[in-house]
Amino acid sequence: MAIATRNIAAHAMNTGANGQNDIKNLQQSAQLKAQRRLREMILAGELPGGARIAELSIVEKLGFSRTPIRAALMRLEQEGLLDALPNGGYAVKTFSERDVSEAIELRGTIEGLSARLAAERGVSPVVLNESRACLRQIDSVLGSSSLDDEAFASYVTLNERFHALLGEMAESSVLARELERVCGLPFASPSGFVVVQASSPRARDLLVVAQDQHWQVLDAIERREGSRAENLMREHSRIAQRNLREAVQSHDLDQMPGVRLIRKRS
Amino acid sequence: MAIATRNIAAHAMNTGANGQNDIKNLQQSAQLKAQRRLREMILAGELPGGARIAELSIVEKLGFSRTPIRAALMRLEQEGLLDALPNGGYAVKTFSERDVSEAIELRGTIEGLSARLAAERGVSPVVLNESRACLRQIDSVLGSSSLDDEAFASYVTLNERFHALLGEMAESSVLARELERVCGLPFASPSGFVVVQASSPRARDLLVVAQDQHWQVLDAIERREGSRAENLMREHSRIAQRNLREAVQSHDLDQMPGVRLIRKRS
DNA sequence: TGGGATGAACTTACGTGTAATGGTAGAGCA
DNA sequence: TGCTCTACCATTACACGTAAGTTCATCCCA
Repeated sequence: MAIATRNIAAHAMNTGANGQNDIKNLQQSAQLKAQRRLREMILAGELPGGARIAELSIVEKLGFSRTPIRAALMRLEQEGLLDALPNGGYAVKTFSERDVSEAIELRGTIEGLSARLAAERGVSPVVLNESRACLRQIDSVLGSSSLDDEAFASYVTLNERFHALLGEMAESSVLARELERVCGLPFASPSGFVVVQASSPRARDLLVVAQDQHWQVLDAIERREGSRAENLMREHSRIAQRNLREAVQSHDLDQMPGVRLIRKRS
Repeated sequence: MAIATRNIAAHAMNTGANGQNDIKNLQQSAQLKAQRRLREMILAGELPGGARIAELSIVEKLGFSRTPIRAALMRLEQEGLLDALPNGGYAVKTFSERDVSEAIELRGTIEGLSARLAAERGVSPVVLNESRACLRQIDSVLGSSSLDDEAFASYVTLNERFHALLGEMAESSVLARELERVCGLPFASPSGFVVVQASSPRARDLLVVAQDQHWQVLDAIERREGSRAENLMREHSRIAQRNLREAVQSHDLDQMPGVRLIRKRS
């Protein structure tokens, strides 16, 4: 029927257009695919910050029908990337520099709480060993005196892994949930501003400092020094704050995903 | 620009009218009505913890059609009251005592961050005056040596108001958002366990202690003592922790909304 | 010329038909 | 008697028709 042919056409268009996507995404629901795609579009700046988003325009762009689009829009609103307008519909959210700063501070605070709980309760040797191994890998990445793009990419991956391990250490679904939520804002995630550093002359030095904090946090957790672990994680997040300020001053933001959403004033 | 002002207006409406008495909402969409009703049912224990929830059963119970029910279920999942099952459908979430404890600790931590930022940045005299007035009202409620149910109800209302004012002081939409989310879990909200105290012989004393912390936090914020304000808010939340432990030990939970969702072990 | 009212167009919220998927139960064979 | 395969049933995900509400533009009247 007409419905069937339209579906097939839409599906073919999507699989053809999303050539760069993961294979497993092909098996996932239309809702998740639409959500991912929309998030990509927002973070890439294809949908300008503040712009009103209509269901139908997204339906045309993505080729899914309105039901999964609606669901995806709702999830992205919960995620914090969209604002629900009073009369229905959504707008792409924009963030002030202060918002970003607060989001980073909040992440540091929750990570600090997580580290403190981990220290107070103790962490299984398995996770501790994994964490040590992860940090040793970062050490070796930082070993060479100057870093190329590949080294930065490795750092970002390993850094995210270490932060994920820290989140696991508290073995708390409540904290894990909130942490995931806070890191959903792209610039608030642990590696959010690492890419910005890449262009800085002191790039490697800042990473060395951050890595030292990694080791010290792990040490504090092993020694069951909860308060120290907490404060270290908070201070650790302030490296991202510094990078934020530096990036804003040098207007060097365009390399980062989602920075188009940061507005200049107020 | 029009979008921006509308967003501000919408946000002001949401945060300002934090009471339940928004006339517009009463007439509003089937989706919101279904969401409220479902939340009530879950917190009242009509839907047992862990039970699988099917769309169609809810459709029968509430009389709305499947679309708003679906949306309401999605929102409640984001809110943390439902778990999405892997093959579709939802289950009513259950919480261990440890989950509840962590949620309270998290709330105290974010409130602490909010108080610290308020202290560091300074707070407008208007909000400070409102806060002082609120605390004076609590003082007068606690004035009589023994408290009846009505006094407890007043305390709960005023306590929530003061905590809301504290949240406003940081003037941070990011923190306000997260705070609202964390307090969505009923037992994690500032007044969550106050009702439990009502049956305790030391009921009034605990409230007096809590109220002293209120005043001290406000004092710290006025004096721009950020660290003190932060630590006070954290400690303040631990009164709820104490009440939680006491309530669990005395099996005195049934008066509280949502306690049916707390499972006994693991 | 300006303001108000009316109509048209657009957009979302709701309702429901339909197909696909996962689970379960029953039957048959080893 | 136990295990496996198949078929059916329950339930969700998706598609789209429909209606109601909102906004914008245009026209008319003062």
